[in-house]
Parts: sequence; C-alpha cells; structure tokens
Amino acid sequence: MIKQTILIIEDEEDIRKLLAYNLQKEGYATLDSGDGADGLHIARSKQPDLILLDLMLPGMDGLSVCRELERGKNTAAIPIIMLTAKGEELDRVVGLELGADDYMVKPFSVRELMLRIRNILKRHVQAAARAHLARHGVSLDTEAHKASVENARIDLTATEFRLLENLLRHAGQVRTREQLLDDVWGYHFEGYARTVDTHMRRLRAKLDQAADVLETVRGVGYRFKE
Amino acid sequence: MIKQTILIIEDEEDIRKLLAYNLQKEGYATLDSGDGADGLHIARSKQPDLILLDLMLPGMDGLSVCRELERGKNTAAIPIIMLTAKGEELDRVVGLELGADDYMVKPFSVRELMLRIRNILKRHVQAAARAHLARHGVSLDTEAHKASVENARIDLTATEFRLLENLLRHAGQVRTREQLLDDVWGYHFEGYARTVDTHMRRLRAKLDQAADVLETVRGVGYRFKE
DNA sequence: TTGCCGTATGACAAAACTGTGACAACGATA
DNA sequence: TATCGTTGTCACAGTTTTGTCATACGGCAA
Repeated sequence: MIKQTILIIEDEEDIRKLLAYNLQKEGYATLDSGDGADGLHIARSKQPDLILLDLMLPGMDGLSVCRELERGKNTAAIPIIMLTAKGEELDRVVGLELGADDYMVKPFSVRELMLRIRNILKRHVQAAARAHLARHGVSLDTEAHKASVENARIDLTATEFRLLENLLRHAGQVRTREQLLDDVWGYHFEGYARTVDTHMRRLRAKLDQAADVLETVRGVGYRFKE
Repeated sequence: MIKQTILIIEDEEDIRKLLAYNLQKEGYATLDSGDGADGLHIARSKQPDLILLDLMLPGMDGLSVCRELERGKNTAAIPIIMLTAKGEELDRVVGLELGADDYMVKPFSVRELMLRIRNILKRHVQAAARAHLARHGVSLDTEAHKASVENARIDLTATEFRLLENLLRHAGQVRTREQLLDDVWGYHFEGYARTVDTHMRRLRAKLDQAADVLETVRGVGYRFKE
C-alpha cells in the first residue's frame, strides 16, 4: 500500500510540526509549507491526497488558496480541511462554500483531527477506487476484498485479487509480466516471470465464463478486455 | 535505441562505482560526480535522463542541488531519485517537496533501485512519446497493443507491431534495414538483414488494402508513406 | 532487350511462447 | 503437530512466431 500524502499549509511552525509528527505517526507522508502561494504550488506539483489549510496565511490567504485549488483541474478533487482560529467562524461558511470538506476550530483536538482525516480519506479513496472497478460483469470491491462475476461471488486469494485489480485498473492496456511483477508482487520480488502465467491461469479458472476478459497478448503480456 | 544517461551524485566512491557498474550492466550510460556543485554543473551541461542524488554531500548538500535543479529551466524536468542514509528520513519530505521523484534509504537493494529507475524512466518516456500514431488509415494504440486499418482490427505479432510502430513514428523518412534491426530487434541482433524483408512482406499481407503505405526505397530501405 | 542487383515470395525448421498439471515450501489454523 | 489453503517453480506439450534460405521477380542502366 502506498502511503497517503498530506499537505500542511500553516504558518505557525509549532502547529505545523505537531501536525506533521502526528500524521507521520499515523502512517501518512507529509508535505508542508508556511506560505499560501508556496503551498498552492506544492499542491499542484505533488498532488497530495488531502490538504490541511490554515485560514490566516502570509502572502496569500487560505480562502484564495482554496479557491485556486478548486479551480485547478488536477487539484479540484483533493479534499481540504480548513483550520480556523476562534472568531473567524464567520468565514467557515465561505470556506465550505469554496470547496473545503471540513473545518476545525483552533485550538482543536489532534485526535479528533486525525479521525476526521481518516474518515475523509476513506470516503475519497472509496469513491475513487470504486469508480471503474467493474467491467464486463467482473467487479471488485477493493475495500471488502470481494470479487464477483455477474453478481455471483467468487473467492480469490490475496495475490489473485491484487492481480485482477491491477489488470482491471489498467483495462484496455497491455501489462507486461515485468510491470505486473513490480506492481502486484512488489519490487522486492526476485522471481520467475512465468509465475504471472500461473496466476493468470488460476484467475481464469475462477472467473469461469468470464475468463475471456483476460486477454493474452502474445510476446507482450496480458490485458483486461477494454 | 539511444542509451539513456544517468548522473550519479554521491561522495562515497564505493557506492558510486557500484551504481555505475550496475547501471552500465543494465545498458545505461553513466556520469558521476562526488560533489554537489560539480554534479549540478554536469547536470546542466549534459542533461542526463535521470539523476541519483545523495543527500549528504561535501560542498553543497543534496537538497540544495535538488532545489537548484528544480529551478533550472532545462533541468527541472529531469527525474531525481534521492539516496538517503537511515536517520535522515525526516528530510525525505523536504526532498519530495523539492521535486525528487522517489527516494531510497541506504542500505538499499541495488536490484530494487534498478527497477525503480526503469519504471520512472519508462513513465517519463511514455509521457513524451505518445503521439499521433495514425496515418493513412493505419492506426496503432501502443498502450493496448492494438492495430487497425480503416477502423478494422488487424492482428499483428509482437515483432510486426514494433516494426510498424517504428516505421510509423518515422513516417516519411526512409529507414534502412540496419536502423530497423537496431530499433526493432535491438542493437545486439546480429542477423541477416533480409530478415527485415520477410517481416515487411508479412506486414503488407496483413495491412491488405493499406499495404501501399509501406514503400520500398530501392537500394536504401523502407518508408511509411508521408 | 539483356544482364545485374536488389527485392518479393514461399517453404521450412528452429526458437520462442503460453497453457497446464504436478509439486514442494510456507504459513496459518485447528 | 497435523492439515489445509496459498504460492512460486518447474518440466512438458502444443502452437505460434521468427529467422533463413533458395528461388522467382522486377526495376534500372547499358
């Protein structure tokens, strides 16, 4: 599993460090910036999974950053949690209006913030992950780790599931054995490329009537039918 | 196929040699430097395809080099893999923030590093290479590995596909048998130049009505019609 | 028109690929 | 500890793909 990255845009260094420390402890990767314009730039180039955005910032205030993020094609979908100091509450309406997903009033409970972050990320991941994971009657529920063919459950082992998921996510594209080994087995795997074949066979057997969604591209690799 | 060049900026000579040796074995050309400022200079003048950058360097540290690379107009797009020693992990965030594409913590697995390099390079090449691969009714979808003539699918073998792709990418230009053997078969291929002829015949047969897009330039080679 | 040289063709055997069944190693679980 | 499910390897067989060769063909210049 790839670590999710959270961008912290906050000018108070103490808070920034506190947040970074706690987020890292929770297993997230963090990026941070103490300045609005800079933070916006990082968001655009690194595309974090979530942004913690302070309202009061030097250079460019949080609302403007929010508005800009919302406008950018590849940042519009990133969830934002606004951090506001007491007394700025009036603005929260505007913030939410502008696309923030949630807000926290300082001083806030770190624990609560962590929980909200986890929830929001889960929602977003699910939404993104579930979107295209069904095709030609084969569908995967990545969260529940359940697979089905024409609405009939089938049992897949962990590896089979990851393999099918990878193929499905790249439906229509040929995936070479090397790519599959890297993505599904991981870089550490030092094995026989033909291992992939065996797993394809097992997958096909389990997919049964739907086995033809897995196409062999001779001399290249495998492809989930477009 | 032109060799890709990788710049190694690392002060420990043993590691530098180890990396250079392995990279060359993988078919890359290498440049190296044991000093930050010097490495930066080489990067600017030679424009390598990828940079391996150690964090701890004499003279100018890795982060500064990274920042400078990011700033330079003709170095900003070069992917960077940071090499960090254990315990420097805190900095990786900054590194990623500054534009590194990936990082490895020492001691790292050379094999894994090679795989990551391959993947990153592939991503970068793909992004640049995907273009209008269609002409005179012949179109290729390199991702899906599908070919069609006048919107009708045709089956090509792996070699035929690569050959047609190469000709198409150089549409309008004559390609000699030697060039085709180098690009399509690989520069290590020591075979009969007439092999190309046979494959051209097979391609023409499969292209059917569109066979005339493949022109023979007597005494020189072949050309995809402009 | 003839002869030369490069190219197209058809046939073929070698090489390369993929699908399969079997199996041992491993780990989890009862 | 015994058992069961999962995984990675391997050897083998059936096919397809590929490289080579011998031969026929065709453009071009003399």
